[in-house]
Amino acid sequence: MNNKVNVKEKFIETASKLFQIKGYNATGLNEILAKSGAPKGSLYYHFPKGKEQLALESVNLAGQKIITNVINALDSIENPVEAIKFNIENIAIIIDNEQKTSDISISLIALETYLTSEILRKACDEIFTSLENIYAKKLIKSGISKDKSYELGCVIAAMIEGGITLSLTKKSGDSLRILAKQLPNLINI
Amino acid sequence: MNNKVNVKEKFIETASKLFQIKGYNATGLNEILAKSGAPKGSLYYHFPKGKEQLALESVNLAGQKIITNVINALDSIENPVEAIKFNIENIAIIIDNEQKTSDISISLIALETYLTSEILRKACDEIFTSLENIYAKKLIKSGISKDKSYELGCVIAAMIEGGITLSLTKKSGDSLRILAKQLPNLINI
DNA sequence: GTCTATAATGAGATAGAC
DNA sequence: GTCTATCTCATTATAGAC
Repeated sequence: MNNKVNVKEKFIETASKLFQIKGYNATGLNEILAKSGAPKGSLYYHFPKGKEQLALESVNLAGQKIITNVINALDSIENPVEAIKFNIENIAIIIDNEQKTSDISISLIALETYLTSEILRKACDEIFTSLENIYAKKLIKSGISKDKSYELGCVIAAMIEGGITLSLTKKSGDSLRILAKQLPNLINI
Repeated sequence: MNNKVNVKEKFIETASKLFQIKGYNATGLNEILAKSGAPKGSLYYHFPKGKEQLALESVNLAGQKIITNVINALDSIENPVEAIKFNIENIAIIIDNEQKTSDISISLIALETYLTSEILRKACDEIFTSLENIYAKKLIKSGISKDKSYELGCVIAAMIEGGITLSLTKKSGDSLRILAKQLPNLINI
């Protein structure tokens, strides 16, 4: 049964990467099975409700990793502007090096599923809200008012998601670097 | 042949809506054909290269409409901050009323295709760049330096694309309204 | 030139052997 | 409990009648 857990985790990790990079609709179960090295029956044993259930657990795993990365970046620098700049510049480097995104953004899955799967929409909604709150709390610590911090948290989350979209489309982290450069104008401490 | 043009335009208009709302991968040619009221042979007569060619013309049509909407909004108010706020608030209202996006954003198509179709990636890249330049030129008119205006154009485009993603996922235009409210902090004239 | 019929492939899902 | 074989359906694309 130790193996059972590992098989299920392997499914989720493989699916999480593929869903983020290629998208929900472009990723077939066959591809996930091939990369996991397991047969189809095994997948439906672990995920009786099929693709949507696998996607839900995949999105949640991706969300955990993204949130952890952001928290680590923000915790490494005390000044919130410098900390968020550091976080954005890290993402820019990843996009320049890899030209695709895993554990960076769930925008693609969110946009693909918000109309067709209420379960997945809610999962993405919660992750976006968590990210906004993480940025907000960093700002509150530095003395910015609670109300303004939560509004800026939303703006920062939107900027970063949009910046990732632009950078991926342009195949260059420069769009994100411009965001980072202009961040001090937005947050006047 | 007048009819011929109309049939082709009808294909592009129908496909453009569906690709934007449901995404490239989730939209089948059969659905486009059904909503266009034309047979399959007709589609491949007008678009010999199939789905990708239809998508390219659909993305370009969507881009034209999005750009026209932004230009009209920006032209209606002289102050650039108020003009861009007006544009963002318009999009928020549309999302609240329709819960889906047509002629508002190409983020979904961009994220779906940047890895799989160089043709579609470039088309999306050009539209994003056009939007950035439109915002930049509005700022230049108000006396902001050229360099800073182009950087802010990029930031505004990213913010809006990300804000649309958040608002659609949350089923509420409020995320976009928060962006609009915080915009004056970013652009200090 | 327009459209019907069909090919060829791959998808998600399931039944049932062991 | 695990896996193989298969089912059903939808997809893109094409061949060929008219």
